[in-house]
Amino acid sequence: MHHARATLREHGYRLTPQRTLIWEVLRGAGRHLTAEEVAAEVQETMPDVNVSTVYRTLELLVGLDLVVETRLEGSAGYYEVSPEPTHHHFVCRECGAVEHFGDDLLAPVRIELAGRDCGVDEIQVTAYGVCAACRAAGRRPGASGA
Amino acid sequence: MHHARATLREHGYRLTPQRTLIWEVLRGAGRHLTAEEVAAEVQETMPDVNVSTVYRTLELLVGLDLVVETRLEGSAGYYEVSPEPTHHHFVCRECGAVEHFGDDLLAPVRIELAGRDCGVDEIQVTAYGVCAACRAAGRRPGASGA
DNA sequence: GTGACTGCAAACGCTTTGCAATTGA
DNA sequence: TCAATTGCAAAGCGTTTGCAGTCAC
Repeated sequence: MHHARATLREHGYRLTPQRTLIWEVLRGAGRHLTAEEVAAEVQETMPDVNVSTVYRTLELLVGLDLVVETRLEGSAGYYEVSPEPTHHHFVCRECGAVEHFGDDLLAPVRIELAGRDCGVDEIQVTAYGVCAACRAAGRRPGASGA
Repeated sequence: MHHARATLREHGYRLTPQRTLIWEVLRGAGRHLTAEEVAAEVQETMPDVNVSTVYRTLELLVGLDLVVETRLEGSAGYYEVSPEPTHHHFVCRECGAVEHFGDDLLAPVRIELAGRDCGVDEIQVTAYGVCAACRAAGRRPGASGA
């Protein structure tokens, strides 16, 4: 639900049950999912939904800025409902948790590149390390510094 | 040449012509290459070198910290000789040119995450846009701002 | 000589595509 | 109605793997 239905209609796209379900899975997840994870969850409700439909729908939603795609470490792409402000990810190497941090922290990078006459239109950032919880649990004793 | 030969020997790996050539291609490139690009260039000298050998060698060199692997936008991995200081990439969407910028620009990100007790050990950053040359050439007239 | 290494070919995981059947508007 | 959308199956890309032959040591 939310603005997805409206946005799809506005752009003349059809509101199919598959698209609705895919969108709801993404909304409900509250975290980013791979296309295959989305497919698996969708198939719990509609077993016949094909992965290709999932990929096509994700591509569509990304194009409409309803969903953002991120390529983390491995080769698989991750998808999540577009958060209002642009943000980036911190991924815990221990538990896989993902945190967000603001795009404003990249101001120095933008300034530097602007100074070189580079027209930046996107900056992808992913930080890796051990999250506070895992550090507290002593899952990586020595990892304090950068 | 450089320290690659020495490092390989130190670790008990054999010095094969394929490995030497792959290393030299990477050194000579002066920029990052995909595995397939490395293979193509290697094959100009040794036509029978297989991609799998290239992949295995790159993996080996990465493990020895002689080469760094970066995953940019698409799904393909990029490889380059380990540069001394940590740096990040700006990729031109028009001509594909890649520029580097310093890790020090990410200080605010590190400070923010440190404040959250996240033990960051790596930050991957890639900026996309149109480089100065392409902008000067008018290859993207309207693209001035972010 | 011998095990590390190679080339080959086949398989892999993730993603995209062509096409006929279906279905929302 | 009828084009947009789907499911299916097959191909695509980048990458990895098993294996038998080879080559650096």
